Amino acid sequence: MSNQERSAPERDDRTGDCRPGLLTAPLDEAHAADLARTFKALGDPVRLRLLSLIASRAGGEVCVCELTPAFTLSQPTISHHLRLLRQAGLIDRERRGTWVYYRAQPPALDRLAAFLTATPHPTTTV
Amino acid sequence: MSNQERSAPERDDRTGDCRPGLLTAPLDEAHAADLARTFKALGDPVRLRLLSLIASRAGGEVCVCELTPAFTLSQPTISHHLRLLRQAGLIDRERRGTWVYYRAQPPALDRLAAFLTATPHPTTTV
DNA sequence: ATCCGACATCGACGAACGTCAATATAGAAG
DNA sequence: CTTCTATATTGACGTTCGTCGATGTCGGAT
Repeated sequence: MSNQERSAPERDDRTGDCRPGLLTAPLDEAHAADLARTFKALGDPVRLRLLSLIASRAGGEVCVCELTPAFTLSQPTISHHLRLLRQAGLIDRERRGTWVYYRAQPPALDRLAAFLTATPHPTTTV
Repeated sequence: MSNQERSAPERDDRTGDCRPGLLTAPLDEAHAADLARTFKALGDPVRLRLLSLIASRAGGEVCVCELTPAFTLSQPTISHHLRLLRQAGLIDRERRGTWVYYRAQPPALDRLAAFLTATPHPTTTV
């Protein structure tokens, strides 16, 4: 006795596979794991504030010596969060003398935004 | 013991506060906490696949009875992930008879995409 | 009424996470 | 060389997360 005797709802579709869509196609496991790693990096208020501090900077780069005192957290903790953001490809760093400067990585942000950008079929069932 | 004797780098800016920008302004603690909760909901491969399965559906809604068998996870686990997505405001549900249908919440996705959309100052320092 | 199936909630467990103090590394200055 | 400062790494701790099996709830059918 198949457990779907009550006429389960329909099933169809399987749209193209052109990459960016959250709403374009069902998203296979590999891409899901990759994207999840990036979104997880954004899933912490401290990292979001760090990223916004860096990305909103007109000059494009911010010294760690400016980021650390902006929080009530310890210096190793800030360093840890910066590493996670960097491993997610969201920021990049450059050492200059004694100081280290972080800068945002716009392509990565754009990729995420494009992935979330919605409604390829605004024709809501018509 | 002023720990900045070596003439630390400059500091300026403090752009407007018009809401959406990751790159517009530094993002205060309250908004950071709120956004972090949403991004955390996206920071899991299972939830990303669930969301894409729901959002990419032409009809707009998907029955749980279709989502659960798409994974090797137990039914309670899928239910748990759906709840987190719903609490993040990313999806909504509707009961119809014995079955429950989930549907994407495009405004929430658009808000996130707008937040990430980059480069208000594409003048990359040359 | 009773029974069955779809979905949600509960409790428990190991794994991953955020945080810290302590320590290490790298570069500048004396 | 040594010393000092800026940043990173390590190791440990409590908390949160993802998962499961067991159980609860709701609705339809009999």
